[in-house]
Amino acid sequence: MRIVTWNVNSIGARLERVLAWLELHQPDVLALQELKCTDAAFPLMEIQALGYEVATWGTGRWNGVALLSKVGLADITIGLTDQPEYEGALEPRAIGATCNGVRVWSVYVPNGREPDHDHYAYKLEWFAALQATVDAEMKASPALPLAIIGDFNVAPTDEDVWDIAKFENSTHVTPAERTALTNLQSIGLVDHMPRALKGAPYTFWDYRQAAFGRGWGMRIDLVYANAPFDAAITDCWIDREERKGKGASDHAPVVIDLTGAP
DNA sequence: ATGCCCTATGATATAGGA
Repeated sequence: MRIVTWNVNSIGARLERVLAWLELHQPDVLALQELKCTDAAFPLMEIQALGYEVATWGTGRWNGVALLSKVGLADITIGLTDQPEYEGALEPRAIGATCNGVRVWSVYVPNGREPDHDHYAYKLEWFAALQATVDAEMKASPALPLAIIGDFNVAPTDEDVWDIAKFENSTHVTPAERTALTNLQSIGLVDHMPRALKGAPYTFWDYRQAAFGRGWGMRIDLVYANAPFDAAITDCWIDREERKGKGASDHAPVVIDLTGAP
């Protein structure tokens, strides 16, 4: 079974690329982030035509997450338990579902903006809610393969950014953000390192300053897998080819192949 | 070398991204 996570930076702007990518790589499950559209505006017909069931949570201009599956889409959960709000709004940043006996969470963790910004505190609170939600699920179903996949907006180590010196006083690399990741590890999730097809294992390159061509990337799209999920992984890789050319998302898909049917 | 930003919106600037 092939499961993929991809921050598409607008499903509307990316639709032709997403459809072509689905046809080429045939994932069974695709977790999307940054839809930037409402549920009503999601291109349902085009995706369903390729054989996918779809669950979305999008409210418009920003954020938005979805799960696409060819192998069943059961027990859909919209949002986290006690998910914190930002400026009075419950943002569409997490959606979970069970696909062919595998529990998948598609997450778009808040950016944080600046370490002294309210959004940064919100980011840490959001991580705590994510952990509590998934911890409860894993305790209820310890044998069920489960993974949180998506845009975590944290680079786990200094090796996961092109130049740590450029990140002084920046989010994504602070001790508190990295502690949020190690806290997830403490409840039994493994940061599964993908295989880089070329160069460093980055998943994001900024649009600005020709960052992709210069290799100025970050690994922030992550696979946090419980033991049953991690044991089933046969391959995991970053499709940096998809970052090339005009009309690419600033994030590359991360592909996870698992043993077992289908 | 896949290259000097991209996206959506009560738009003709602005907010957000990371």
